[in-house]
Amino acid sequence: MLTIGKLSKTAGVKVPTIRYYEEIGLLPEAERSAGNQRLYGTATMDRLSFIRHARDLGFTLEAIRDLLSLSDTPDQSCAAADQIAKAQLVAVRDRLVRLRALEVELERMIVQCAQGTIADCRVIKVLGNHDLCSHEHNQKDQAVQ
Amino acid sequence: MLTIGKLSKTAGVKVPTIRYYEEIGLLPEAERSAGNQRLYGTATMDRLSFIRHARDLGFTLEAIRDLLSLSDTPDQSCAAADQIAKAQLVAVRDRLVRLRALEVELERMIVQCAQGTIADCRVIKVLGNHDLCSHEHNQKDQAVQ
DNA sequence: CTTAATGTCTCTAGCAACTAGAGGTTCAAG
DNA sequence: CTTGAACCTCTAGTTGCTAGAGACATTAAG
Repeated sequence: MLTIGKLSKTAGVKVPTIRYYEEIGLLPEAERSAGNQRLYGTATMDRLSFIRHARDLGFTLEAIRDLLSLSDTPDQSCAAADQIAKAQLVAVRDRLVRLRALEVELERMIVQCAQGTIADCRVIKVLGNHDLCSHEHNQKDQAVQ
Repeated sequence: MLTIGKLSKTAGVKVPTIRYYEEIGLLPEAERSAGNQRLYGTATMDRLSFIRHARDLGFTLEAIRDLLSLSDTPDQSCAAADQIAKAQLVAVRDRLVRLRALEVELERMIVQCAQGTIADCRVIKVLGNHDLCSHEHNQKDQAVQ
């Protein structure tokens, strides 16, 4: 049986985050020692690794909750899991497109900065005037995280 | 003079967001009409467009606050603005690298999904077992937004 | 001139996904 | 037996907004 600290180290998830996952029901309530400390077995370890890995891949906790409930009922078709992963891929590609556009524009801003005073600083100018930025990032777009 | 609604439409920033920016001091306190409604001139319009554009480029509100205070004192060197933009570029590139890795892994997961049952679903398996994922996304990495 | 619809006001609370801190208890090593 | 690390619960804070309640302002139509 692992204490929360050991589990934290092994899974690469911080201690308060583990407690948080328990609180929101992503992890089951842990067994407790005589002194009320949480104890974990390999099942929770696996579940936590799953969560960790999915978080690395950018899945939201909600999506992870769905994936976990799917994996708890292994007899059904995996179409739903596939669907979640595909939606995630679409989101990732969308962010990629936008980030590449940002990269290009930031490069342009920086390269053209003449190292003069703020008064003719390209960075400030481009931010202040959308027309100066040759790139097509729609003003209606949301910021890319 | 524009009402907050017109400003919102023109700048592409939602009404509550404008009030929020005022609250946190990114925008100055607005003039008021006889009936206590906010009124804006072109100066605030420009400032809001600046903020909007910088948010599009992924700058945090803190970075934007710095950029704005720089642009308020146009006589100094633009090195600081350049610095902020460069840091932003580094962050963007970092996110790009991680997102590309995620894209590759998600593609692999999905392609290999045999449309069978959950029991042999590639998506679930890869998430549950880090060794199955041929890609090098360090378990210590943070999730990419 | 009145009425209705829309716009605006303030205020509080909520979202994701944690993180930080206070103040107290338990455990393992020496 | 003591010390110090690890653990407990609880509350509050983070970022960048968004949603809703209940009240007042403004505008367009009849």
